[in-house]
Amino acid sequence: MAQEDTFKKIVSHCKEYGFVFPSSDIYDGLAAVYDYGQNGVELKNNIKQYWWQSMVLLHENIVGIDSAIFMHPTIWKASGHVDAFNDPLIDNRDSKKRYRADVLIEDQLAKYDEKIEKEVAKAKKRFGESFDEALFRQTNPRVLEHAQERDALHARFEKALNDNDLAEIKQIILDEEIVCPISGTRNWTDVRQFNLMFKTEMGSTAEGASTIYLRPETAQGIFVNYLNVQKTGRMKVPFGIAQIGKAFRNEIVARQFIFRMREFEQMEMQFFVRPGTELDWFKKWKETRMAWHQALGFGAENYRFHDHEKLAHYANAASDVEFRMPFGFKEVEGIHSRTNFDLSQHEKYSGRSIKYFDPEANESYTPYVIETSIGVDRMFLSVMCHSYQEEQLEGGDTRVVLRLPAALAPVKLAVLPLVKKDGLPEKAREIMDDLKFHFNCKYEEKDTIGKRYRRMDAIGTPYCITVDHETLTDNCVTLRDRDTMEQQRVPVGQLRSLIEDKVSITSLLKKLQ
RNA sequence: GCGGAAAUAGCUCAGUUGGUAGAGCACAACCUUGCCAAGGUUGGGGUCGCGGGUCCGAGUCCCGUUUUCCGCUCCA
Repeated sequence: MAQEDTFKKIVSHCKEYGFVFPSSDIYDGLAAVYDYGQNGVELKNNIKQYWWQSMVLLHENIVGIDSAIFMHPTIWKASGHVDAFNDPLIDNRDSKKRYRADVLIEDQLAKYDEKIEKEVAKAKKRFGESFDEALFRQTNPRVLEHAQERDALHARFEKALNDNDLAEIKQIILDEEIVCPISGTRNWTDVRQFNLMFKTEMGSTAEGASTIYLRPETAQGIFVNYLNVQKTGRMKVPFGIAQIGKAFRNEIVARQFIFRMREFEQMEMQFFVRPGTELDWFKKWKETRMAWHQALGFGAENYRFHDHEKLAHYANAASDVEFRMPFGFKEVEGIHSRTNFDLSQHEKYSGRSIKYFDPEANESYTPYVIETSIGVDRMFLSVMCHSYQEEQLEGGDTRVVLRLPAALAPVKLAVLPLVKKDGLPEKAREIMDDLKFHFNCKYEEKDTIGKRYRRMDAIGTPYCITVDHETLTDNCVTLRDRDTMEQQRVPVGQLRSLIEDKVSITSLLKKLQ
């Protein structure tokens, strides 16, 4: 596929031009871990800055925190991660498909219910209007038999789950004669458990050490600090807490370059609202977040919402912002209405009251939470995918150009002496020494001017200035635009104001107003 | 994790039935040119992913392993 080829090219471009390297490259790499290179780190920092400023600078009622990666282990019991991230998995040897063993059994339970409904429907059809459905359900022998089978299975299943008895779960699957929907066979492997949270030990001696987890999401760091921030910042509901940080998931399969990594970075904002108002805020945040994405100018047609039908246990509404990647529309950000699940869980497990007294409503409550959670690395990937372009030029030439939004570009301006003699390098250095305080500049004197332009195109540098012999007398330089390749003559003194406007994060933020 | 494919210089690749490692681009230095990638000269760089085996001899054949890509699964 042409699009897969494009994706491969983007991946090699990322490596070749210092954006993303495989981790531990000289040791053959480490699966699904990547490092950001000299240009990647700049782009990534700019993305984070754009997000942070859009949250914290533009909203008076949103503040930031930076919580530790290590947290009290009970937090992950309260959040549900200890349970939910321990999926029992089973493979069918014939179809080579993997299933969640608990889901297979739940489907089997549903089949008993289907059988009952079938009996009811049949009876309804036969007896017509005089049919007493409730009575039928309570007395019909076939219905009762199915119900009994279902309840017995349910009880056995619950017990196996509680005992964490993987052999018993497999035995249930065998006893129930559950077949693989693909192969239709019962050739199952053993049930195995995968813990998606990374574990480590805290405490330097083996005896005194306790197991702690590397956080699988940054959100909990916000929830457990909610009261600290609310009190010390004198925050009034509705208010939000933003955080950018690393999270870790021991994914069974992590692939698609930096789209799914075992170590990744999140930008999360938890917005605390009065119960009952959460769905209005959910809607508002969906709009706000979509506007943030679209301000990058990648075209509205490349974004869509994907509203969840199946909701997680903690949510009462959820929607993803999806972006058109070369491998299809993919989730970049999630917006979730998390109810008061997290806060009340922490109330329960910590034994502390974290209720908020609302002076306006004159009542106290556990706030509801709207979460916006965006993967920095996915955002990075979507920016790279959209910006990478191979362009046909007049005369049959092609050029590779990264049309990054100028505010995100790693290097804003290249300062190039036309030749490296006759005092041009010295003049170029002089200009650079002034501008380098205002934005990231790069000085290059090697190779022909055309070649240097192309190198700058490849890393997405929006502007190049060229110092030529005339510069020495008229103090003007050639300013070359990355996208149009057009050049204009500009006095050195005007460079800063001309460029700074276009390359600052502020220029993006202003579009959000 | 399971199945399939692949791994040779920074990149893209060649390397014959097993006989001691090659090209182009890139890189460095110098000369030349001077506003959109291709001039000249010289030079650096590979124990052929890693480990074992067969063989007089392995980049090449066999086994194992690691990593990557493609499916299954999950999610930010």
